[in-house]
Amino acid sequence: MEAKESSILDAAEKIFAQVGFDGAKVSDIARAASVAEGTVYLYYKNKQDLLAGVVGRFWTQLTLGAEAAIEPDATTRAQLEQLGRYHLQSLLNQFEVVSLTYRARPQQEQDLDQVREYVRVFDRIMQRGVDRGELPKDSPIGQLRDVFFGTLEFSARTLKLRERPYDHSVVTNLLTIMVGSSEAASGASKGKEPSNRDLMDTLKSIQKQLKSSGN
Amino acid sequence: MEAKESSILDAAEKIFAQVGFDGAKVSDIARAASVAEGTVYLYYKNKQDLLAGVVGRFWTQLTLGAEAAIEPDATTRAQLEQLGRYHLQSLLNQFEVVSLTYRARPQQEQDLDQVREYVRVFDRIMQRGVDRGELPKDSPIGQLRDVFFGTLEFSARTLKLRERPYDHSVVTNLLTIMVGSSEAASGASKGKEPSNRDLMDTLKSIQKQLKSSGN
DNA sequence: TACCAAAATGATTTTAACTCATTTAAACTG
DNA sequence: CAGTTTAAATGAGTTAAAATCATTTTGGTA
Repeated sequence: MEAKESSILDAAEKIFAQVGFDGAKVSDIARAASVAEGTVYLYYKNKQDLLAGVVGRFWTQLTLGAEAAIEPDATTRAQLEQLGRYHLQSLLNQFEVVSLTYRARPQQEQDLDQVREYVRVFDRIMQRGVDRGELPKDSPIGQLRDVFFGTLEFSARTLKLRERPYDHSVVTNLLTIMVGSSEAASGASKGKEPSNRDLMDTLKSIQKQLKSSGN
Repeated sequence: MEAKESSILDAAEKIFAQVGFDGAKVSDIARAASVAEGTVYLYYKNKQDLLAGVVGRFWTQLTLGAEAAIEPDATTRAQLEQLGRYHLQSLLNQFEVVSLTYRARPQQEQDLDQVREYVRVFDRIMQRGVDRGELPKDSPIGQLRDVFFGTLEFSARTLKLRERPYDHSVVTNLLTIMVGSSEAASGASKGKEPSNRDLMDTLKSIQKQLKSSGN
């Protein structure tokens, strides 16, 4: 990508984030990018396409960040926690850009592909979990994906609305109901002697896996 | 509400659903409502406000429908299933209008209140569940609300994208992880501390399962 | 230096939201 | 019911911003 093109993208992202898509004038974006208005249209066929560029870059970077945030050798549960934490934090930190994604036409070739690639990070974690026996063999990955991303997106909106900062309990509670675990419910995980309840939860989790994969 | 006003709303909803908010011309909406263009601006101060009117009516009707869909004497679990089913079906049946809701400025006085009222239907069901002892006393209702609506919204999008019809398993799976069917992970963590005898019983059961599956 | 092609420019065109002077309808009054 | 007043409706005209495109500038090549 040419320097001028990414300078236009930078300016567009900044202005869109400041005043929203409708409030942004292409002439302002051009000025912020130190470029004539017509030049914007050499790189993006219209304002909507410019938005698609901003949003596309967001998804690409999100995917890269997610892959970096996940330890390859961690357990499935830990990886999901890493992804969940990263995802929620990204939604909160870049809330204005995230809001723009709603405006970029979905069911578009380019944009949809980039979302799919991001979502594949989740799918890979889950598939590995199933292959390793850490998750039931019949786990409905597609549906759990909607639970995962749907919950985190709504939680982010709720936190923003209430002007609350990142809250890790959102992620741990989500994982508790998704894959089940005692650790989140009891709060602390490191150092403390596990209770019988912790033991029982782990046993039941093992039992559940056996039921679904062993028969 | 005057007849003319709701005729304008009807026309706006129809045109917005057909060609989207940006694609819709106020002149077309006026024509569809058999009214002069200026008349639209007597009832709605601008195009955005007209959208807010359409979206506001959607939420109001959704709330009414939800309240009608829930049997007052059913169990918490059954009520959640009724609401979930109704919600998912509504999202799918009125997908174009739902898409418009993303465009109506959130953090707006009127619109946000109507969403809150809808969401209260869920909260009432949950609170009653807690009061009756059908749900743990410390249930994080606020977070579960995000799980519920977030998951259903993403599931609806996924179904639309894949051109699949309403699928009840989405709702039942969601409820299984949210409130547990019988002894799902979240359910196991509640109640009193298990004894060593409970642990031993579970271990023996697992041992038996292992033997029978020949691992 | 002269030439050419690609890149960039910004004045001009186009489009659609929004306004407002005028017209039409409704309500009231004696 | 004619006359008067007030409210509702109209649509031609105004305005603002997206998009275009004839012209200019830039950068590379011989």
